[in-house]
Amino acid sequence: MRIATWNVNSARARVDRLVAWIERSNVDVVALQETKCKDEQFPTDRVRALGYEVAHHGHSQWNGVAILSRVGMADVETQFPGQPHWGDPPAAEARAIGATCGGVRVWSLYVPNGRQLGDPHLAYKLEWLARLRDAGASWLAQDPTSEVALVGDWNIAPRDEDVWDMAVFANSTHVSAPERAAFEAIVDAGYADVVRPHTAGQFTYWDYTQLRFPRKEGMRIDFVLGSTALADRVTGASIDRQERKGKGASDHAPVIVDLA
DNA sequence: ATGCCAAGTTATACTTGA
Repeated sequence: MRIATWNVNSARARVDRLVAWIERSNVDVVALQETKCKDEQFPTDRVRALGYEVAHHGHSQWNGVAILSRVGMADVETQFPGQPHWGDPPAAEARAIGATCGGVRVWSLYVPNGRQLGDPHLAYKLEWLARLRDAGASWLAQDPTSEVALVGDWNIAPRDEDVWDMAVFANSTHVSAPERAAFEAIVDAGYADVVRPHTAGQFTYWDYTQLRFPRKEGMRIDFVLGSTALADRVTGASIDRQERKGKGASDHAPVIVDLA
């Protein structure tokens, strides 16, 4: 089975590239982030025509997450237990969707950006990650053998090597100690990064500005974290930087994991 | 060996993004 995660940066603007990418990638489950649309605006028919079931969760032009599956789609949830609220009035944003696909509990996650050090959005981000850790720990406490995949855009570069130049990120979010600690807490709760061992030195995101992609100045911020039972099934992983090329690309590349 | 920022709104400036 092949699972992928991709911050598509608008499902509507990218629909032709999304369809073409699915057609050539032989993926069974696709987790999308930043679909930037409401449920009724998602190109559900285009995806169904490819043989995939669709679960989408979007409230507005912001955020938006989805799971596409050709190996079943059961028990869809549109927030994780304890997911923090944001906004006025405070509400759970469309940043998480879970579904069981081919026996794997898949969560498509779009972690809050954090904006800048000291910004309330960073406190929200850290709280969001802490509650995700608690939820993830509780799932494994209930069943340590369950196959759970926490995938998506984590908006964290956990290691210095995950950005092209740490000096550029001095006093920035994404690399701060609290964010990295929040990420490691989820790893410590029983979720391993199953992609890094197969993709050393590679990035998953390149800013649209300043020729970041051709200059190979990117970040690794998109991850597939797998429970032990899931990690034990992983036979390989890749980052599809080809998809970052050309006109109309998302600023993120798809991340792919193969399971035995 | 890729191409000089992009997407959305009720717009023609602004927010968000990382």
